[in-house]
Amino acid sequence: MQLATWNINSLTVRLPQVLDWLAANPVDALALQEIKMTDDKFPLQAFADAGYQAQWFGQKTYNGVALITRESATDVVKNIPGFSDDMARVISATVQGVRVIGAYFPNGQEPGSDKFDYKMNWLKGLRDWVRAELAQHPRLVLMGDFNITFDDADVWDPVGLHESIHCTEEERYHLRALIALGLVDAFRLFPQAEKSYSWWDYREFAFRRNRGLRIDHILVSQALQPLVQACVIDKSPRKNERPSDHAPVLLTLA
DNA sequence: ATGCCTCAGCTCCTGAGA
Repeated sequence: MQLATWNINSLTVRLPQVLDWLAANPVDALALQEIKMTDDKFPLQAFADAGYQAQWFGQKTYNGVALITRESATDVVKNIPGFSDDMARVISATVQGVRVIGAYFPNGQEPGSDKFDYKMNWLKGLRDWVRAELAQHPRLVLMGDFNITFDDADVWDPVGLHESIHCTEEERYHLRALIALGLVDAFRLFPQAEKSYSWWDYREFAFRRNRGLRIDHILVSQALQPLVQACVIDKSPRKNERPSDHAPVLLTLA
């Protein structure tokens, strides 16, 4: 079984790239973030023609998430039950016996801002809910655009970006608290190239210079960990003419 | 400090992203 996550920064712009990627990587489930469209605009037929089903949770202009699956997704839940939110950030469902949560974590803008406070509250709300989800569904994957680096190895310039957004101790505390629920960072289960990132700024030729951050993650529960066979960041979509600023992350389960 | 780039929309500028 293969699962993947990809922040595509507008599904309207990137739909052909997503379909190309699925043709080359026929995963069982693909979590998309920042589809940036209302629900009525979702291109269900295009995915159906490619042999996929879909669940989606959109909104106008910003955010929006989807789960693209080969087999049917059941028990679909949108956003975080018990956490009131006017943004479409989370969609979860059971796919082939695995509880899959796809999430677009808040950006946070900068420490001390209202958006940062929202991010901290959202992270607490997510954690309380995931704790209960894990109790219900031991076979669980939490994946998406976390907008948080684990440590300096995930940062191209840890000195220059010390305590800046995505790199603060406060954000990393929340990320470790998710891990403490009984999840593991699948990417670090394997030897990886140094300076492996999943996001690069569109500006200043950041991708060409590999000035990036690893902020897109796949966390797997302890029950699934023995089944993890590989976890890679796929930089190949960056070859497209108008790529997303994020690369997909791909997980292979036995 | 700002622009550098990209996208959506109350579109020829602005807000947001990260």
